Amino acid sequence: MIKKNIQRIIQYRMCLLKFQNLGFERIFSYTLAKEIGVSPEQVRKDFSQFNLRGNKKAGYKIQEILDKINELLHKEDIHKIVLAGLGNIGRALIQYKGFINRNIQLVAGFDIDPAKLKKNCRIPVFRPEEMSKVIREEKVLIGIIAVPEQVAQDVCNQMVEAGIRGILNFAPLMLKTPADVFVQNISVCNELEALIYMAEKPAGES
Amino acid sequence: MIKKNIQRIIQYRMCLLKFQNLGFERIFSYTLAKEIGVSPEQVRKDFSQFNLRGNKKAGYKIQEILDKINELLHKEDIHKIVLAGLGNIGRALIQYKGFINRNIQLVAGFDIDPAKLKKNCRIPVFRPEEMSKVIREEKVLIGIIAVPEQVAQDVCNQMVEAGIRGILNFAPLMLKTPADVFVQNISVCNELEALIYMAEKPAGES
DNA sequence: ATTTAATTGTTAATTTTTAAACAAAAACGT
DNA sequence: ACGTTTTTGTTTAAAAATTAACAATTAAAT
Repeated sequence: MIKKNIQRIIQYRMCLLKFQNLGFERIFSYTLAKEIGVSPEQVRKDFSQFNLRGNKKAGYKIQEILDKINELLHKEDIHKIVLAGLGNIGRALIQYKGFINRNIQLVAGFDIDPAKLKKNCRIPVFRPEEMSKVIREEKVLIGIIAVPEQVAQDVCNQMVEAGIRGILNFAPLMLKTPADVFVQNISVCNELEALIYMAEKPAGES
Repeated sequence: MIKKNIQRIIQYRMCLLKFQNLGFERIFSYTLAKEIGVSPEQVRKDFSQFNLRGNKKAGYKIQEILDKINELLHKEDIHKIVLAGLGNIGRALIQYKGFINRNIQLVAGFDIDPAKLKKNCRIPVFRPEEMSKVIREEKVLIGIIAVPEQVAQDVCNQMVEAGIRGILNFAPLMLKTPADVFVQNISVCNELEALIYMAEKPAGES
């Protein structure tokens, strides 16, 4: 899977922007590596894999690498997403203003509770029955699932049926999808439990 | 790093609970593996590493494995956490009711905006100046950072100084911490961008 | 212009992770 | 009771990911 590398590329992008804002035009693999917490060789390898090239002795031109990363990630396009579930997480996401800077457009939310339908005016919220139609009409490829566990698989099935190809899942279960639909799980509790385990372990233990 | 294995153990735990609720008392590595999306050998290896043992031909006793996992994760204790930042994400977290089922106790939130201080009564919200004191007095080991990027490193430093050993970071930057402080980053945008990349790639491409 | 120093990019080696293989053991049927 | 079958647990092998090494090149210094 190429996913791990792409995730690092996305991180490099973040750091490159940071250094660009600090006034730098060039950067070395070593600098980037230290910032992200990987080895310089890793940076060069990742860059090499995606044909992001620098100059010997002069490092990488930040703007040039950023341009190529943006091209790689199709950042010339707007990428539409939908959101199912307007509970605590869903509301946080629908109010989040950072998507558009990344050319991600949240086109619609869906919730079974009619009270949620009008609450947030910036992004329209529909009833679940409308989901397939909206996904199809807007040609949305990515969906966020922030509904209760009990209905998550149902919602997932509907999304896949309607043409969704990637799902960001906040529900605490493993969704079953066809092999060509990618699922990324986010579980705050799981992450916290793993952190707790690491943090409580005596130092130096493998 | 043992972290990947622990994260899988936490996932196994979720599935074991599911099957227990469905009325099963025993489970095979194959079943668990299919559910999580790994190989049966991976399950057996993970279990073996943490001394989670089954019976030949009869599989694993769900309750027994759950008990041992809970012991491994110190689930007999309540684990205290704090939360810095009550923006969109912070509010979602402070209202989240699922922590306590996992023996995680959010003991306090912190925000610079006085308007946030009274808003949620269930969990007390303090001004940032109080953070070190609360962390020390309550002996909190885990912190969540949900503050704007500009102040995230500051907040992180204060947390580390006060004794925090693990940080769940929602701010879009790489925090700098001592080697014995573990950081787990969650970035919805990054995850979405990676999903978009995967989903838009022509099928079958490596 | 020449040399030196420094950094990339690629190849090779190492480490880590995952999968396969198979012996050992235990439940079940006969 | 005995053999058969099934599943674990461990060992061995394979694959993947990371790190190291080093030649090639280029910017800067002399």
